[in-house]
Amino acid sequence: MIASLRSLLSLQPAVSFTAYVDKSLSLLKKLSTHGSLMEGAMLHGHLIKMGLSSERYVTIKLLILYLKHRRLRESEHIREAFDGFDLVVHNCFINANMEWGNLNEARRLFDEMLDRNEITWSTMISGLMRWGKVKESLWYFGKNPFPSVVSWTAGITGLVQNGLNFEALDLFRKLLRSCVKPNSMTFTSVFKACIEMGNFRLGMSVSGLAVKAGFQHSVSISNSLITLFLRMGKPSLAKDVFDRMKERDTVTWTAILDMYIDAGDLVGARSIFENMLTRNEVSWSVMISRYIQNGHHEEALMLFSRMVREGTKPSISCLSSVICALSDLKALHTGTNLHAHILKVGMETYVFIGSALIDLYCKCGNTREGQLVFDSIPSKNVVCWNSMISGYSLNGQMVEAEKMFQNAPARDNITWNGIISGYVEIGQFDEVFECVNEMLLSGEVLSKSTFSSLLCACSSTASLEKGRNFHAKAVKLAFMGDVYVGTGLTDMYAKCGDVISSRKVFDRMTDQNDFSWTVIIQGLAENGFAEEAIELFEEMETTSSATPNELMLLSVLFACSHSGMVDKGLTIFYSMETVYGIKPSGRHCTCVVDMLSRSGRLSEAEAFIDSMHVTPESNAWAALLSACTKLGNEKLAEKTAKKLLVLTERNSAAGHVLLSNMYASLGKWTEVLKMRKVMKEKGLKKTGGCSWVEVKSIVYSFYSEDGSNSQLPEISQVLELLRTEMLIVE
DNA sequence: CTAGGGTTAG
Repeated sequence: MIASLRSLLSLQPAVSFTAYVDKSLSLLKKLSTHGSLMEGAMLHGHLIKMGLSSERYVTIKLLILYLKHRRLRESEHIREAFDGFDLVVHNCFINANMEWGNLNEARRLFDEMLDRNEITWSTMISGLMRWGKVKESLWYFGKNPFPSVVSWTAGITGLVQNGLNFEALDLFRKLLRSCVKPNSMTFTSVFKACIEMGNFRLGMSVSGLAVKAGFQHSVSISNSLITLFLRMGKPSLAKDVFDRMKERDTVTWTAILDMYIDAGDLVGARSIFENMLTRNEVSWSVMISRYIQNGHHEEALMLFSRMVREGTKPSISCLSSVICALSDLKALHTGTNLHAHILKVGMETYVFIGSALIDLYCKCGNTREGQLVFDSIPSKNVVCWNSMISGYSLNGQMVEAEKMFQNAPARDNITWNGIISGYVEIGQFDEVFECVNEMLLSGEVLSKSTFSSLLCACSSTASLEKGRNFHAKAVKLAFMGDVYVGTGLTDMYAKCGDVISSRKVFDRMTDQNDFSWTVIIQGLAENGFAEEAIELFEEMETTSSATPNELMLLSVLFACSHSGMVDKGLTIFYSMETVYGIKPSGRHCTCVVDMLSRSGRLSEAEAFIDSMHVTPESNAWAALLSACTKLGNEKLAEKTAKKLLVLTERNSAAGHVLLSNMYASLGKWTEVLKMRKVMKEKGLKKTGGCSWVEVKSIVYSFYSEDGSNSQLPEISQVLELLRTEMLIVE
């Protein structure tokens, strides 16, 4: 842009006046859509010097330029230069006010006009549509004394923009019956309506009309057709259209680029991208965002910095996906840098960017900064509110989240899910069910994401009955093809102890991901089906592309430990880092200690603890101690007990209890008393065993120390009866 | 060579 400005400034107007004017005009037009204000102002200054600034068409282009950059002072200045009412200038001001959302000002300008033309009317129609005032816009549409293709197209496009695709098609039918001929722009909007409705056949008949109207070689129509075929999942037809095109533009290539990515061919897409003659911000943005969606965050960031270096201004969507990548990477530092840059170019007020920034800060645990971003967005939409609510929920700040939820001007499914997932996060599961009920009462429907939260709440409270109900609901809502719902159900059944159902759901899933495998292996292992867990793990390795993660390996080790497959467990443990690339954590090591201890290989267990790279958990010592006690290895027990005592000094009651039990089994009663005294002094209390039953959706819980149950007298009576029976048997 | 309508992504 700067280069063409320079070449213009060097032109001698005296030599070729017409060429000069032509060039300034086209440059001014470019500057009002893409260029910076500074470049425009430079050109303005130059035009004044050349004595051209009073030319009517130059002045109007300048006015548009200033209006696009919201320079009110300069715009007013130009308006004043016109003597009295000017239709064109007035139209420009209506359009600008529409763009800024000053609907009242636009209406006022419209009303005070002495004379209106078709452009005045179409500006009102499209402007009102842009701000969702469909009814009002259609009123202007009906009153318009100069219906033209532009106003018809504005109406159709506006309806499509507002999601009223059926109404848009109806308007298109009316257009066909009128004497106005649709043009390629009209057709592209109609195609969009067909695409959004998912109506493939209608799209095909519209394409027939477009061909009849003589648009078969129109680039934009071909582009629309490519999109239509891609959305309908027919890439080969899209390819046919592409091959037949005589002329292709950046949009065409970008659509084809996206086709390659959809087919999973990132490399092919990249090569198209590199060979494109021109790339616009959308082409960059597609490439970058798709890298991010496929998990190649670093590559995306490299491409982003290249884009900035090559002078393409990142679009709002591009910036928001880059921020999204940074929040995934939890790259707070880089994110803050980018935020500073965004502030500098004044883009922080856009809702897409603002919401992404809120998300970034909240995902990095900084809800305070997130709130500051939220407060700085002048016109917040439901997404901004949702980001903030989910941000607080994510960090367990439910008081703040609830407050925001109450104050939210609008709520959608995501708002509710934000709050619900927060209650899952902090473990208030009864709130989860209550909140979902409220949500359903408010007329919102269950979504897949609600299901994740619900199933998680069922798993955590072992509410099998509720879980089964939700399973039925998921079937009814046709959610069973979803991996997350399937995985949630598998986990729910496993956590509720119904391993058979868990396995059934898992087996019926069409595509299991890493999480699904983790959940089923963990479920089998923890419910005592150790052999099956290991079998399934081996099946996964041979038949699936899923890769083991920390938790899955922990479950496999756990299964090995509980089924006595010590050597297999050890092999897996030692291959963790080399084969799976996962560093063993303290919990993995504890599993190995437990495995060795259980099988009586006490000295090996001791040696293993000594050789560990991470600090042993107190549970590792406890496992060894427990085995020593059982096998009567008093010497090692004493040694282990001392280590455990050091660790439990500031730790939980479990270690103390274990020690006290060991002393008891050795008959050292004074030591036992000492331990109990220590525990009492420190206020340590063993977390009691807890059990519960669910009667008519109400959970009644019992604690091992809680002899009398006040919640339900019948239960206490039954318990008393059982105790008596046990005494008789004894 | 005065102003207004659209396509690809998010």
